[in-house]
Amino acid sequence: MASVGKRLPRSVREQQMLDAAIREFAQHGFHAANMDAIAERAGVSKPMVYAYLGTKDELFVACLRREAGRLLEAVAGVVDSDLPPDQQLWRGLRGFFAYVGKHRDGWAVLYRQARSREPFASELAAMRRAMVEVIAERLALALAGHGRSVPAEELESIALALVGAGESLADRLVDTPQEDPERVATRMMGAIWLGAERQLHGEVWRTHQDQSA
Amino acid sequence: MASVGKRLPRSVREQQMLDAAIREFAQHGFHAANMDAIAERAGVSKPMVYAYLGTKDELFVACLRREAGRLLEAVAGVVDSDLPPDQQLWRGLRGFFAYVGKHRDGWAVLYRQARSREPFASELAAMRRAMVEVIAERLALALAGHGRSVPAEELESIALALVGAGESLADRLVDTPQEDPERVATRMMGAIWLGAERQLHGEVWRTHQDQSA
DNA sequence: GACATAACTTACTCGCGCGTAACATTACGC
DNA sequence: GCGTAATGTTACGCGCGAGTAAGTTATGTC
Repeated sequence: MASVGKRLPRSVREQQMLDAAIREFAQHGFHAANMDAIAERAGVSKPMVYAYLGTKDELFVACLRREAGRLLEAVAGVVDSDLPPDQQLWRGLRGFFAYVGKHRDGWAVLYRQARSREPFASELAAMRRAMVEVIAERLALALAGHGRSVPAEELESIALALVGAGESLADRLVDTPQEDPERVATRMMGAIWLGAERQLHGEVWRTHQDQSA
Repeated sequence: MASVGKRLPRSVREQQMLDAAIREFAQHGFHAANMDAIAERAGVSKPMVYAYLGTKDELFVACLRREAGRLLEAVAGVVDSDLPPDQQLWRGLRGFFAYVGKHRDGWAVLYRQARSREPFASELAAMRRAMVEVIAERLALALAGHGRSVPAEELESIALALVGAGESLADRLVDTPQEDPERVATRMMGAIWLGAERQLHGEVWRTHQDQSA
């Protein structure tokens, strides 16, 4: 890893520690992740980790904050509110998959680990809710442009489904390095956006074609 | 919980233990879950749990197996392969949300816990892959009925997105007891199926409307 | 009503791994 | 170059909770 014996300023060591921690958390999960192993990965001894980033929980939170920040940047940083809503969605989606492609371990921790460990789970859940809200708003805007409107509740369900679909595809992306994030984004926009748009314009899929129950 | 002092046959105690374990795992996560607490919930002392269901890991696996079995039953048990593909999807989806609605803790464990703990994660991932395959097949069938065909790779992406959307909606369902599983299923079919169908019939969402890079 | 066996408990061991106290060394300001 | 603060290490305490050994009471059976 880092060449031995070299002394480094705190700011860069902290980043190395976060890198190391995220790898470890991603590979073994929070519980099985070993503080000694994290220290070793960072090319440093354990007490340094505690000195700089605190306990295991605090370290985990630090990882989450950094990755959540990067994700937010990747998504919100590329969206221009002057664009038409579907283009905003497209930009956000592309930014999202780009982040996942570049920081696979980070995404794995956010998605696979953080959801199961309180109190981080609530923090992440809040972020997710915010994302759903933003998407629902864009959908509403897209609708308004066509002179239609749809119950907010339904918009949120669609937005939530979009988010879930994105996470699912992101999850595959993590395990398949050869996959191109751009292509995934395009596929998703094709598969999902068309459906949302269609429903938003008033088409319904009719349950009662089903004969029974 | 269970009235004190009563002795019960192994088969029923085991079910109580699994119920208890699933509640505990769902509430605290695998790591924070306490074997003594599980035993107490089941109205029994810890060595009984070890005698009947083995170590913590084995207990967890037992939980997963039971819930995965129930889920499979709820989904595959209601699908009739003589029905048209979209109806098969609809039945499966309804069964899925019905399971989640009835066994919220079970779903929480499957979805939020199992994904982060090897080696269970791989087992669940395999099950998920199988589900994606089945859905992709139905999509292909639906297509064939309209005389079209689409690359298998693309079909799988759509199926994967469907699964992710379902999981996401299921996850909300877990936290909102007033929500009706049937309604969630209908919404999802509306929001997603229409889009998949549309793409399957050859429509594409055009990336190059985007002006910049 | 004995006796076998399944159901159940109390009361421990013990190791893993988080977290820290105490100490060492290098860089840098002045 | 010398003090001092930041970077770094070794070696250990210690609690928590998984897992168990040994013993106890109910229950069904002939």
